[in-house]
Amino acid sequence: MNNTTLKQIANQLGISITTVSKSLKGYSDVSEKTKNAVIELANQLNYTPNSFAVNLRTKESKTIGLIIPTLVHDFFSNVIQGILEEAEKRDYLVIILQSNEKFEFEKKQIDLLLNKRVDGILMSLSNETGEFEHLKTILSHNTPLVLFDKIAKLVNCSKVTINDRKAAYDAVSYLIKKGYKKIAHFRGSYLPQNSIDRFLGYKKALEDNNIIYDSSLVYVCDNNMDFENGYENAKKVVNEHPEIDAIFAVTDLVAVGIIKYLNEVGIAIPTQIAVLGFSNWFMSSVISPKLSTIDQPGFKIGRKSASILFDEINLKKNNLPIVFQSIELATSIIERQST
Amino acid sequence: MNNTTLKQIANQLGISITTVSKSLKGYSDVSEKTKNAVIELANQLNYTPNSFAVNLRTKESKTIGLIIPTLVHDFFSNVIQGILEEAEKRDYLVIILQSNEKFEFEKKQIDLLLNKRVDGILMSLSNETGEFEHLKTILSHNTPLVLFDKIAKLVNCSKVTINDRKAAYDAVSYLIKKGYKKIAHFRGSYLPQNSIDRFLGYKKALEDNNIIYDSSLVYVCDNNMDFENGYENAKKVVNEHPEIDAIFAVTDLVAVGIIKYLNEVGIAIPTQIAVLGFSNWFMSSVISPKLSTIDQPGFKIGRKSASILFDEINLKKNNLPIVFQSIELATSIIERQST
DNA sequence: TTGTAGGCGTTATCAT
DNA sequence: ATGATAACGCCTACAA
Repeated sequence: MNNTTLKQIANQLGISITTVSKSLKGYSDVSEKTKNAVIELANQLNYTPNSFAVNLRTKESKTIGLIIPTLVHDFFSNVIQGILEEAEKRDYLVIILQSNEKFEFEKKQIDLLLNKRVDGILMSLSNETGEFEHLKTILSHNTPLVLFDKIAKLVNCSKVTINDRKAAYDAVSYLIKKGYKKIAHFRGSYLPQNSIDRFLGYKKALEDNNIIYDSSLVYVCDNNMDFENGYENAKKVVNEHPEIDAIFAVTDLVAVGIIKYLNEVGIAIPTQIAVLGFSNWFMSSVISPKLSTIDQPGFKIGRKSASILFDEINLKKNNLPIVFQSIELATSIIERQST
Repeated sequence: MNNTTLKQIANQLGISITTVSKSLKGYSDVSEKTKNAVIELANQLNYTPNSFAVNLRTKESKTIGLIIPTLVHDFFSNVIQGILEEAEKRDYLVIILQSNEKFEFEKKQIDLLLNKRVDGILMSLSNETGEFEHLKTILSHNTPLVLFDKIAKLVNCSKVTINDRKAAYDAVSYLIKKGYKKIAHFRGSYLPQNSIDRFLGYKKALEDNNIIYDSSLVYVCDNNMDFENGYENAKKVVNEHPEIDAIFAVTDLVAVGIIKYLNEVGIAIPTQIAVLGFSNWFMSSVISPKLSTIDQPGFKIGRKSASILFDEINLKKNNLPIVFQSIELATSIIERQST
């Protein structure tokens, strides 16, 4: 039991709580002698400040909240690692919550964090999220908020993303340059900004290369952009459009599903159909054929988001004005065997 | 800003804080009229109790801590999901920390959680952890502790694991039954209980089947049992022991490394060398050949660990005696293409 | 039925 | 150099 309090130390030493507190916090107006006595006894009793009391006094929790769609996810795990690393540096703790891609959960998790009075919130939106009142609630509580990856463009806060549109544009341009002409796109669901942007990048790349955009070559992966989606849509596209020679997938997990299907039915990758993923999950480098993909720097996104959030928390604490940032981190094409 | 306090409500209504508090908590000794007035105003002002004050008063944080070796990890992500699900049910929040497989970090993270005064701690030990004073610190703080997966047998607390020794025994017996005779084992590092137990299961299965145990067929994966380890050790074993016909890997990630190497050098799986993994990571079902493995129920382990922890937290709160449990969850062999 | 008073443990202000 | 006092916001004996 470590329930030593300032009071106990004060009593044992026959001095006031105030003096004990000052000694421990290195105030100058305490004599060396008392200070040392206090520090020694504190160490001996293994004193640590009661964080509940400190929170109440200082009105900060030294804790931030993180809401992500799902944890079992290569990209988000990497984001979290980046966040934890930054938090650790600053002696902050991180409470992690999942929205499970549900708008209702997302709202609930926000309430939990707000009630807990975390000092700031990091979020990537769920696929269902199409309105943003709940985010404005955060801002109205005056709690710093940083959005990353799946963001709301219209909400007034800092954001960290990649340039999804450009990344997709480059990706599809790369396919075209390699000679692929009939390129299907397996897109994400309709709401998330990043799936919209990747789709727009795809479309623009086709147009800029004089390939007529054909909406029937676009398949939607609306079940969390997962493996099954890729598998099932691959089956469909092969039936409906045997003429395609490449598929650009919204994310690696979908691409892995595609590859699995193509492998099963004996369609050669990339000679018959090329597959290009997005995100560079670890798994992509160990499947056969190894997946070509776009590197999306999850760890860096996490670090940057957290670092901006902590800056804003500090600015707020010092009553300084906050200037919101919109950061876009660089991506690159990773060419492997599937293209 | 949502800084409504009991005091403000009391002032606006011209009554005492006590009465407001009682009304909101449904005490019987408040007149219907005042109670309703209070509740109405509270809703209107969007009152929520200040959790800092509640924590200080009640001495509980409604928060638990979780320390795992690493987050970017199929098994641990699944564990976390199980934990979050149980926590959510009980309105508990979860602070997640990584040890990065370092003993020093593990100690530090424990201190952080203890200082934060979490109501309980869930842990899976790092590969470096060979002494357990830091765990006893937790217990001496009277903070409930549940260990899972990588546990310390000698520490007096509840534990949730699989029966690693039996699972490995069954796994190797299965290989033998399929006709494999020269079976190498890529084991984990020397300290973690589960890597010891898997090794012992391997050895026992050989002996029970009249295969002489050959220590030179055991390779250690001491770099976090990762992909590279599997790859490098596969290279070694093929050189040093070309006669082997199967490899039993301590975990899927290692197995995936093995498969990658064997594929690269054109060794046929399973006809020349069979590969059996452990843990059933998602990835294992999508690589080629699909990996045979042992299913280790991460989600269930997380749920069970959390549920035991919450039970202990409640018992402690009610000053009831706690009986520590040691739970072993069932595993099963998943036969795919690599064996 | 309502309110007073004290305490949870820390910190900050203001006297001494 | 030291300490008394109040305050953070909530809860709960114990009056009234």
